[in-house]
Amino acid sequence: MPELPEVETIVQALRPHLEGRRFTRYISRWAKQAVPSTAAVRRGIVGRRITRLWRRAKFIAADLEDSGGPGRRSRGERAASDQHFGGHLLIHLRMSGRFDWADRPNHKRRHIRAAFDLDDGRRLLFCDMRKFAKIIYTTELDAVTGQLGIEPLERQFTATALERALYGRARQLKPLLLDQTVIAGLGNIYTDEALFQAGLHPTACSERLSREEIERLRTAIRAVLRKAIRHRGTSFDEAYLGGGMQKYLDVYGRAGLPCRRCKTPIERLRIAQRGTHVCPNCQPFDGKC
DNA sequence: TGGTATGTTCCAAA
DNA sequence: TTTTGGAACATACC
Repeated sequence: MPELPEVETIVQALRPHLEGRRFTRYISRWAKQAVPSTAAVRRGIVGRRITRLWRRAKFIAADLEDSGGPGRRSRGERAASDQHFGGHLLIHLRMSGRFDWADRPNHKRRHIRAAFDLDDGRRLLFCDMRKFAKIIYTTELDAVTGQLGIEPLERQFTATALERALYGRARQLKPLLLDQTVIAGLGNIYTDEALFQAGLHPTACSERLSREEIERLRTAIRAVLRKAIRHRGTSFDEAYLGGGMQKYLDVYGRAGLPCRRCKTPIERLRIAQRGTHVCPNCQPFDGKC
């Protein structure tokens, strides 16, 4: 389901309810989602206070305070470590992970895979129809997020940074943009949207872009993500609701419909095993790798 | 029944 | 070596 804008929206919504709270219980109904194990996640988070809730790529991250809890360390160990010795809870929603409050009336709630109880008496449910999501506890943040590429909304994402990502390798644009070790947070929808807005074909070769095309692509990526966040993401089925960006998508899900810019019917292709949407007129195909 | 789905990973093939 | 294709993970819907 969720790409960067949806994850950002979820983090913003959860933050006021989670920061400062302490986990009092962790219940798991699906063992394989926990990394490295259900017991390790429970040991890592129960009794610990959340000091910060944030996002890295498509991960929801909770920094945990080093105090109380069964995993308490000695002063010497603490001094030798980073400032988050309480570790980090990282959640990746993959295709269908989502959160729901247990006290929110919803009689059709299904696919509950875990529950997080908090010290204010509330229970945060984690639902995941397809069981692809991951709930990770780690004291080494870098072991999980270290391979991720640049955050496209951060300052460092300059035209020069994008040029470095595109050059020196001959890859099709779409698979390259989906590669989380290059740019972190783009998924299938916003990659298609950004390529349309930049007027670039998804199979265009990365190292053959001009500086002007790179600048256009960078601008398009940022504009698409910012607009999606402004609209609280794209709503689909029950996997993610509450956003309004679906009304503003130019190509994704619009196969056969007229391009909003030139009226040419939008085409649906298969690229890197992903449904891919293009306007054949606005995104001319000009040579592959 | 078969095809499809907002994601990631692993392996084989090119 | 690098890049791409296919399958796998698991479930629901059309």
